[in-house]
Amino acid sequence: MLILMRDPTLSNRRATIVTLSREAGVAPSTVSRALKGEGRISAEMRAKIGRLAKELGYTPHASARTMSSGRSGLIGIVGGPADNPFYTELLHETVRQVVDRGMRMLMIHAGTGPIESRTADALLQYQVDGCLFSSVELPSKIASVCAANGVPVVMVNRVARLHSSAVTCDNAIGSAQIAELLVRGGHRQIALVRTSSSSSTGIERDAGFTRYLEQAGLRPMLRLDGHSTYEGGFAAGQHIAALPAGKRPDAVYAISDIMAFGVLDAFRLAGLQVHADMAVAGFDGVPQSGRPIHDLTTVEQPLPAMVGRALDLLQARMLDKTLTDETVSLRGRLIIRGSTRPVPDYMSEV
Amino acid sequence: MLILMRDPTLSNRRATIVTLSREAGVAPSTVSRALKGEGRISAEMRAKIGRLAKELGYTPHASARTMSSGRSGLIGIVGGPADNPFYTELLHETVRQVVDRGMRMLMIHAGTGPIESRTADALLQYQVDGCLFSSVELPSKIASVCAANGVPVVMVNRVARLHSSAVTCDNAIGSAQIAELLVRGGHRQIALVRTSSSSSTGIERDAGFTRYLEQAGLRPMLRLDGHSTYEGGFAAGQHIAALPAGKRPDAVYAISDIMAFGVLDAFRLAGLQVHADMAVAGFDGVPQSGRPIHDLTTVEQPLPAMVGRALDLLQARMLDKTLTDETVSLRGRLIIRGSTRPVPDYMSEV
DNA sequence: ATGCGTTGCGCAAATGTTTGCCCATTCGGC
DNA sequence: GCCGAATGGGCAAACATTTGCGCAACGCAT
Repeated sequence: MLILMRDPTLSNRRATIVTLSREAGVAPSTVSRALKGEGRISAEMRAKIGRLAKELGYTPHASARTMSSGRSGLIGIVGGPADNPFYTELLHETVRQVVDRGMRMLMIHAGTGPIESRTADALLQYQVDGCLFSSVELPSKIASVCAANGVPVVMVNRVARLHSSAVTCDNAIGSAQIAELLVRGGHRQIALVRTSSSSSTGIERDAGFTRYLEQAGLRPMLRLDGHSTYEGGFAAGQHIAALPAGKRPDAVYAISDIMAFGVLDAFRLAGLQVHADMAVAGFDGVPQSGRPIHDLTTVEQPLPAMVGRALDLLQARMLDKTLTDETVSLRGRLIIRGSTRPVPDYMSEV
Repeated sequence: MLILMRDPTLSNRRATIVTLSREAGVAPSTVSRALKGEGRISAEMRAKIGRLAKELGYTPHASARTMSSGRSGLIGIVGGPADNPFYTELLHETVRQVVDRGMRMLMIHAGTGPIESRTADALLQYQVDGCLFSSVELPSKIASVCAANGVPVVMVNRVARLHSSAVTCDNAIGSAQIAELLVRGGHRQIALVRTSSSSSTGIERDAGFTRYLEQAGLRPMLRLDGHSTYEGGFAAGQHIAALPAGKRPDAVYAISDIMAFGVLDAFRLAGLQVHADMAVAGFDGVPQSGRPIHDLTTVEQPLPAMVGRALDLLQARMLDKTLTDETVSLRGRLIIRGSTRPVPDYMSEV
């Protein structure tokens, strides 16, 4: 009777380090060290093992690595609301850079709404090496879980009080630049569309803008809450447009582009000419701000640099858990477009 | 000399199944079976172990589970371009539902651009249980990797030729509904803003629309390529607006909302009144289409249901690898708004 | 020839969970 | 009082990798 047996060397199971070690005639530990380029391995052996790995289509097994090393190569990320293009851009930039650095993203949560505890558990279950938060307030549950397990946390576009580093745009300076632009453009009746949420970003932009105005002997004639949404900005715009011409501002600063879009659209529907009757400025510099229909003056956040620095902070803290929290703020770039009146000569030279 | 020793029962290391087993006086295997609710375990023991797990803050170790069971609880996802809100909505809905089902998302790639092989490796390295693709053409590298390793693949909003199931909206019917609406609205000079990419979605919408027109004895007077982007739609809109009034269409169907927005904005900048001079319709039903500034007639894709069915297909194939590929198409919902002329009475009754 | 440092590699433990198989006890039916 | 089945749980292997330690061999200087 003929018994069919599989040649174990031709097994269709995926190649492991043990497979390679047998094939190369060395110990598994040698293969491990050879593949990761460290340890004292002769050049020939290293080359031989590398060749073998390619031939046999070896792929490291992330879970096994996680088990024995304690590092998963995973970073957890929590993204912002779907309707704000800034967070979409941020997410995409993050995907790119995380992958470029040889890590992977475990998507924990996205959008508004509370992060449930079962979602937070993912951080522990998958041994996430680090965590990137944008937008949401850092929930205390997550913060304590991360702190208790030595998982470094970096926030992007917001600073938190506890257990986390942060990378932001320099919101105060950016907002002051907008204020300067408006004031030098001759505007005196200025409305501010802000947000009442307690986010550091909103507060800084509000304060930076208001402070510049005060130093110029001015103050916002109107402060509206746009709730950080398009709809909020739209409502604010409707409110402003409905004011009698004498009491109407001649410039509006919305502290985020998404609200500025709402303001612009409300003005347009109300028949207000943005170029002529009214200046509008935003903050974030999302790609949509450059569309001809908006042509919005704004401060562009340096997204690639911000994500890069955030990952730098994260990786440094993965290697050295004792590093203290650090906050980095990067200067944004003022982009002057048609939504603010033509720039006086003395400013375009700067 | 006093030697400080840690009480091993008070160890600050995280609780494992072994910790629990010692505490409960049973074998680790019993704990494992008790916690997952299967196996023959007495009710008291199950309760006791459950209580203990809560007390000690036990969290399962995903990597260990992956190692021994071969299942990771991870699904890989590849998202679409950042500038199209449809894909952002899709991503967010997917995050919600995946988490609700007790799984996690490994973000493989997002946006346009090719998926490099090192990115595809994540599928193997992390033992992804299944894969969800949207937008991108399924790269053959990924397809073969998934096929070779028995990783089921489901595409959303696109069907692929090989190795994958799919969930889509019924693009042909939806487009025919748009066509019907336009024709019944009295439009005869109709332009189609389509996309020349070979995506099944684009082809179906194009074909469904054109076929209906043909059956009505009509044909699109103009076919433009909008490249599935806002900018492409905008350019198409400019082109149309620039036509002499006699040769200009009186209705435009853009096969995705993002292009329709471009068309609308181009018209607006050109001074064309959408209500009066021109009807415009889109497809996708992204939230932005309901904004007053656009007020766009469109076909809403049933996103929650689509994601739900996609995950159903995926999970079924995780359990039974022999299931054959399956394509599900769900009916969209026609949303009639102001961008098309007021509906005749006989249609509003339907 | 001795001592010492370095190079190159092997040994084996450890990581936490799952799962097939086995064993003891109990129970019900006859 | 016996048999078969059901119940409750234990044993141990297996999963793939990392890493501290050990050890032999070799080179080089004394």
